[in-house]
Amino acid sequence: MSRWEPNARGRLEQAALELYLERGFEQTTVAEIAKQAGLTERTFFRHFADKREVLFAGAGSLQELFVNAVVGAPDSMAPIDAVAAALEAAAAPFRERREHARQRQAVIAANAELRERELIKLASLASAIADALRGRGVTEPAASLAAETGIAVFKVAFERWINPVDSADSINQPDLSQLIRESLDELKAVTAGS
Amino acid sequence: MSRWEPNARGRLEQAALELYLERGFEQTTVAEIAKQAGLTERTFFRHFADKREVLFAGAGSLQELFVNAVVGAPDSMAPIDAVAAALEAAAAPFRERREHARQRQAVIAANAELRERELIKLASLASAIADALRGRGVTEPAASLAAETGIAVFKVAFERWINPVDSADSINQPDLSQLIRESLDELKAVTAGS
DNA sequence: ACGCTGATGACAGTCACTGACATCGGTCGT
DNA sequence: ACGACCGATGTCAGTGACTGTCATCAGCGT
Repeated sequence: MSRWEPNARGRLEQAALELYLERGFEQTTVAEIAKQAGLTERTFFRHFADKREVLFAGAGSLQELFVNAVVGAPDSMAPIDAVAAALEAAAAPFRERREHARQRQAVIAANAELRERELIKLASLASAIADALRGRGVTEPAASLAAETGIAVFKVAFERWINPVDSADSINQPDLSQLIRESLDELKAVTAGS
Repeated sequence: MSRWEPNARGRLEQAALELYLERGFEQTTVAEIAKQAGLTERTFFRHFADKREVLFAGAGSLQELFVNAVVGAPDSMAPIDAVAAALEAAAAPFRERREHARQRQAVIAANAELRERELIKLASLASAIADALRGRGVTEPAASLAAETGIAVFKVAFERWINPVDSADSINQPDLSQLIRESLDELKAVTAGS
């Protein structure tokens, strides 16, 4: 029998999400999260750099997924299509966790500081994708533009997945991959309009 | 003669930029900024919501410029071109303040929290542009995608304006409007590649 | 002259976050 | 089996961002 309950980090993540949902982000103190997880405030900060980061712990593995998918795309693929392939690859792990994603997004949407953190995570993602594209021989500024564009598409598709407008989609869970394809097609139509 | 020196807000902005440049953002306390401006910490927080906001005071008027330019664009213009016109309109006021813009960007680039704040300002800009586009009858998600795309173009062009790679541009100040047009053309080339 | 207003100061308080040191099961080398 | 060491956690004191509240006082209108 070990000295402490296992998975301290996971307990902190769960406690934080619950409390942020119940009381809101600002009305929750780190001490409360730690107490609910059976730990101390100091330990919270050993696992997470700040009060916001506890909601973004999975961002690292998501970024890996994206980058690997870009790197692994066939050389013949145009940059924007390599990015599109990466977006669809990254969509897969969300499929099982729509409810969790929805709760998390609700918390983030309700607080400006959390939206800031989400934006910088997405920017970091875009930067990593641009790096991967440059690794494929794509030059600047095409690499950055394709990456940023891809993230914009992902944001739009994700938002439609979480919070569907279409009445059919709001009954049956829409398919994130398909929404990504649709959004990318919309984007191509928009930018072609000159 | 009035009771206090005039332009307290401006003095705080200038003191903050100077100190952030000298010592870095984190190493500067609000009390120090206030003291250098001849005011107290409490007064700083009456003018700016937080320590970061003092660098982003001008964002509001920039957003006005953008939105007015989108609203004022000829009805016949395609969404992406209306956005492009707005970007060029917004470029004008920067022309006179490249050195100031450069210092400000140097401070922001050096600190993650400031980058977060910049990103949310840009996102707010994108959201306002999307609103303006919807006011022109553009439907979703085309409005959001055109707006986000426009911001991506602006970011890339601004970065190239502040920190030119091209040797000719690094001698003569490049023209921000022209960089915007070039970047938009690059984007169109990228997204057309399918 | 009088009272009101608006910008500022003074001050105490909360909370996010950090550094330093203590604690103590588990593990490893012998 | 024993002792040295390690790593996750606890304890505690401190800094600094930010807030609520009340006081101050020049200027302004009446």
